[in-house]
Amino acid sequence: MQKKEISKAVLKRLPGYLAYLRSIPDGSSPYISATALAGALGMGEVQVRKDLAMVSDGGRPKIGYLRESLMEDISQFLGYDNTTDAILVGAGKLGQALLGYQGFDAYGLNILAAFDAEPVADHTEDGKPIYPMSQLHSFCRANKVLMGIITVPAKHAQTVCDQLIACGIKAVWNFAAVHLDVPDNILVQNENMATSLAVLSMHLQANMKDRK
Amino acid sequence: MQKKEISKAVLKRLPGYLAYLRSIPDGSSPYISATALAGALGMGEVQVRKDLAMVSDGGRPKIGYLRESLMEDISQFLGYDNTTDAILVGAGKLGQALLGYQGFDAYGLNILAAFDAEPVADHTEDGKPIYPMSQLHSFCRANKVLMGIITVPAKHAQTVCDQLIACGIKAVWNFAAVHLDVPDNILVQNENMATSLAVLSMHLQANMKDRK
DNA sequence: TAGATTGTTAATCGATTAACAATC
DNA sequence: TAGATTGTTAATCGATTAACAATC
Repeated sequence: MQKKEISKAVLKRLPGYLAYLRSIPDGSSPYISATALAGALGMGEVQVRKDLAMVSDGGRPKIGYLRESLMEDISQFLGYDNTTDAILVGAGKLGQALLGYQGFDAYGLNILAAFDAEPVADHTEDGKPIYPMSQLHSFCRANKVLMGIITVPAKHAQTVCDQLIACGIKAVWNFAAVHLDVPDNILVQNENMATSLAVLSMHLQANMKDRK
Repeated sequence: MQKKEISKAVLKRLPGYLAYLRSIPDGSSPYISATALAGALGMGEVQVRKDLAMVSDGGRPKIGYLRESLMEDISQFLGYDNTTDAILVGAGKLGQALLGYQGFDAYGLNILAAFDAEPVADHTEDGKPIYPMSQLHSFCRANKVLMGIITVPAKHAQTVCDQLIACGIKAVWNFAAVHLDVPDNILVQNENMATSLAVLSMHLQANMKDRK
């Protein structure tokens, strides 16, 4: 396994491979080829092979990769093995949906608690605690939280982001549709619905035109 | 305005410009320069200028672009002006959160109704109807729905997707973490949380290493 | 052995950035 | 006029794809 610099493009494809590998039934062959993977995911096989070369220590010609170890390699590479603790700010609808989503376990993400300017309850129906903002700092420090999830309205996002950074957070998952200004060492990952919608509606527009 | 082929890369940046332009208070100057936009969004100014050239019919040297018409150009280009009707399948937590999200109006998206294999209620708290799957086909046909949003568990996503296509849907917004197989003329846009998480946890891992 | 598959090296493609001329 | 800004043309960069040698 070459621990080269990995490009973001590759990084973003890795979860897809892992999800597919995980979905293969237990009884199947313990090996899988890049060809098969590429076919299943509608990708080029050379690309798959190159991507896998970044994280795995190689497949065997004519046979392929050992599925088990490939899954292990990818999930280790992505850091899914050691869970990351996160907190979420903004316990509105979207926030609650994320809090209640069980699937994050599989990605090594553990949302410890939510914070809200005006908590309507002291915990979600799933039993996750909801604290007032005043407790944000002490909680993050006490639990050494490094990731923050922002699900507040756009106009409060920057303020919340600044607070998170002041609490020692290094990575921000931003669901608000605004650009966040942060220092260099902090990563903001935007989950931008508007971006997806743009791609979708462009496709529909083109589609309509074809049929006119 | 050059109606050239627009690349996906550009397309994905346009909503960001629009959101920022919309956030500028009414009292401000009616003009904005690419330089200012780039500064606010932390981007290169040449890139911004090139992107804007794709949708706008030009700014004026020394002055910049007329804010109003720039916003109009972008939103028209993205098809935000004529609203798109969509339906959503899977009225679980995430589905309900999307159903209740008011902000889609600003992007020209109108979710008409939700469908679920086992509806727990006949409408959401916001008053959007929830129908059983049996009514999917007639509803989509009757309302000429072209976009479908999938928020069902991964293992049912492909089946649902096939059903949507059979109902005449041309664009699928997929929140399930699986690859969907579709014919060529159908667009699938994956809203992939796993992808974002990969980028985030990679950053944290690198961060931890630096401090060890 | 023959053929499927891997991994690497080179070629292509596309997108970003730099340089510069044009304009108000 | 001088300078800020636009828009375009050329150069660079990075990622994808193609070609091919290596391997079991």
